[in-house]
Amino acid sequence: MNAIKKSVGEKTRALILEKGLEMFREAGFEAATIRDIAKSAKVATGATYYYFPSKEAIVAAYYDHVQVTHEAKVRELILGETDLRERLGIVIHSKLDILKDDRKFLGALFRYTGEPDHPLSVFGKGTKSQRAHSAGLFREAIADVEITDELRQLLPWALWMMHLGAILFFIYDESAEQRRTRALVNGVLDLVTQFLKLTSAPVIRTFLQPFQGKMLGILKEAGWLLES
Amino acid sequence: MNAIKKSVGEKTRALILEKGLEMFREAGFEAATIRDIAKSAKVATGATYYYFPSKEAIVAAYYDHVQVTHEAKVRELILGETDLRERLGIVIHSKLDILKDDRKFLGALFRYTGEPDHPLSVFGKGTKSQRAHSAGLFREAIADVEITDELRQLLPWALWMMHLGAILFFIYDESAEQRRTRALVNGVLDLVTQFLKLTSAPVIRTFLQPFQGKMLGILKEAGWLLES
DNA sequence: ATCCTGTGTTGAACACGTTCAAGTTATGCC
DNA sequence: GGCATAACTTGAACGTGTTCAACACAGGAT
Repeated sequence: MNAIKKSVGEKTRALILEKGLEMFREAGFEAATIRDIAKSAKVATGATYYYFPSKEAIVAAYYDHVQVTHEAKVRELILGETDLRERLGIVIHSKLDILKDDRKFLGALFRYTGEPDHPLSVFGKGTKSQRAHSAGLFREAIADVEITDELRQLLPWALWMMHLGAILFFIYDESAEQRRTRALVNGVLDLVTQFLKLTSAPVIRTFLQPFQGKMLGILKEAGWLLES
Repeated sequence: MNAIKKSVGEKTRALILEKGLEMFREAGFEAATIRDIAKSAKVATGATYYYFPSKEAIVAAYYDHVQVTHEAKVRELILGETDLRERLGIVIHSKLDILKDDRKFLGALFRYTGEPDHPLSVFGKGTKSQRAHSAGLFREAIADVEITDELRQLLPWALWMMHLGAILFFIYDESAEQRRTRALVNGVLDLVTQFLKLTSAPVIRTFLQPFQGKMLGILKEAGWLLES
């Protein structure tokens, strides 16, 4: 058998990641210290920095894993589902399902939102490929729907933004099981799909034309829409 | 003359604020240390914490001042302007005018976006009154336009969100004089005002009705729309 | 067997934001 | 003026994330 052998380093990394998340879940991101995590993983304090460039990077690594899990889940659930509204619901709700027990430390991902040059900035260059990847799921979800070229370029980005907003709202949501977030998502998705149906009407299309063009131009200029 | 006398403390506070911003502007938020700022203001290191609960709070105090300035500017410019598109443009662009030289440290305001309980969280309870105040400017800007009650409640919040997005985009915008942000804002405002004109048509109104109601319900539940 | 190189690992040291007990100064009251 | 209290100021100390020179060790080349 071709069993995959983890190198020593990979095992240590995985251990630090695991123990780190464990402590973040228990105590929250701030309260769990690097020293605690290292101790819990039975390595020296500095070892963490051989594998992760910062404390937040541990959460980022977690989120990378979330993305992989999410993609697999979406591919599984979306198979054979042809209704647009359902497909979009699957993408967003399955993401929230994955994140649901980790709202406590998820906020750390937003820490560098306002710092364009930080490697972990949500909108920065360092996370561009992950954004593209995530938007790709939405691109696939709308693949079969008939819309203008402009919308086909804009929508994945817009939906990704919405999904980001949903995650934020999710973090703040104190309602039981975060039902409010689910309802909000459903409401917005209803609107979006109904709106998309309307765009088949020429009146609406000409109404939106100049706006779409302008938005596309600006976002492309700004390097937002070059996703593969 | 009834000259306003600043107490000793108020002068120190003002000095720390002034020197702090000076250093943030020069070096950026991270690079400027509390020790540097204190030294520059000729006080002890700890003095800062008598006036500001944290380093970020200095930026927050700056932003409070920005809000005051902004409100004054808007009241001045909006007088006699009856066109909705123009009024909205005034509100957002004058804000960007005020912020334009401070993009370097403005990002600090977004540091706690993902932490609901932090006093400086953008969406948290600690900043609720400021959100309400800021949204109030938009409420006034749309005061004379004829729209449904639901829209009148939703719009100030939606516009405030847009304006927040504009500030974020502004921070990331590397184009000369941040022209991209200005163009984006103009494009979105064009769309919004044209859309609002459309809502006078009954077709559109019935289309949006259920969505508006749902949104209002969720946002009110979540404590977002209780603004004075 | 010995050396060499790359991969891991260590823990002390650093700089930073923040706290706080101890002081000092201003202010209102008699 | 003298006193009491509140307002303000100090700087050492704490805990934190992070860095780094030094060390350990595997395993391939000679």
